[in-house]
Amino acid sequence: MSASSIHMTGKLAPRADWPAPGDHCPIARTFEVIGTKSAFVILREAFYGASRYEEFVAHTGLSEPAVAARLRELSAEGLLEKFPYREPGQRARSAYRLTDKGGELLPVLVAMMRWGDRWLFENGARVEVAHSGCGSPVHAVLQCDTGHQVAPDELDLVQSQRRD
Amino acid sequence: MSASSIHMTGKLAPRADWPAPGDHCPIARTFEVIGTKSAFVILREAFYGASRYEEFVAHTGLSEPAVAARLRELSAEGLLEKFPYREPGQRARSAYRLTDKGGELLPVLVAMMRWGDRWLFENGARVEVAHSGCGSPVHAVLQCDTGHQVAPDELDLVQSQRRD
DNA sequence: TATCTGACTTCCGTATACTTATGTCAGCTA
DNA sequence: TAGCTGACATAAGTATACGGAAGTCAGATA
Repeated sequence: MSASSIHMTGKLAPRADWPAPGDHCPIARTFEVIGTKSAFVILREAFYGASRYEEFVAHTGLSEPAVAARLRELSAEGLLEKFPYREPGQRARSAYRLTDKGGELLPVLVAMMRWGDRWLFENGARVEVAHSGCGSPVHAVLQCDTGHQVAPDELDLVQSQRRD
Repeated sequence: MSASSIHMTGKLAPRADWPAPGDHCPIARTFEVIGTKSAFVILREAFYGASRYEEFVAHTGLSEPAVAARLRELSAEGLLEKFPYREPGQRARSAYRLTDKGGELLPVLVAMMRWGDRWLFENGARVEVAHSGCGSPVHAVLQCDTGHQVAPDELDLVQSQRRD
């Protein structure tokens, strides 16, 4: 019914004059980094606390080559970092944990989780994300630096000036 | 450095006992609906205000078959809806606009936009999203229903009871 | 009636994200 | 030193997401 749209400000050049979409759109660039299903479910498990190769394989349902390829790529991109661990009587092996760069994707995953719960399941949420402090459900909301809650129709797009 | 992880509560069964990941994970299900690059850029343009087929083709850089297929699929999924329009001296044609279901994906796209701006570009943000009320930058933050700002380490995962 | 145009569709060909099956390799244990 | 185990790598086949080129089709105009 209602169409949420991003309003353009007067500072903004007409949409047709924007630079080439592919290179300069941060959404498209983000998708190039994490735009596979395997990357999403591996990041999901990393947020759930998985760190070892076999955990990712067991919890994601992905094949071993897919997990290995994604762990390698996500580490190369700096979303995950390897660290050594050693179980008693075993040799040292390496595990993976989220970096700051990877950890800051949490709002993306929570927003997708809440949207999927709301719109793709019939009987309400399967997995609730709750605030550990008070137990209330958590969702991703839009907020500005001043602290205002931002409605979908209160968004302006401004193109920042660069020197390149 | 820091690993943001979702803590599990005592109510939660061990991760290994969870139902099959693919069917019940809302993130994976969401990805099945919008998990292509073309879907993301088409939704992006829909939020920017595009409504007509030729606008989507021109602004996304996608091929015509890709745009047509995605518009059809996103309409079938209920993220977009067709509506007629007519330019003077032309016959009636149909355009597309976001439904409520589609519009509620805005936090996902804003979160991806901000993450990409922060981590994938060298000289800061290319495209700023600002609050039309005060001009401050907007980002997606985690908040609980009680109104608390939720830090990454203050998240609990609870599996809701269902009867299916 | 013939032409034009916007909105698609159809038909290829290609790239890549997956799968399964199998091989490899380090290093701890027996 | 021989075997075992966890963490991968390699090979081959399948599915699908694209792009390019060309065709279709409704309906307004000439």
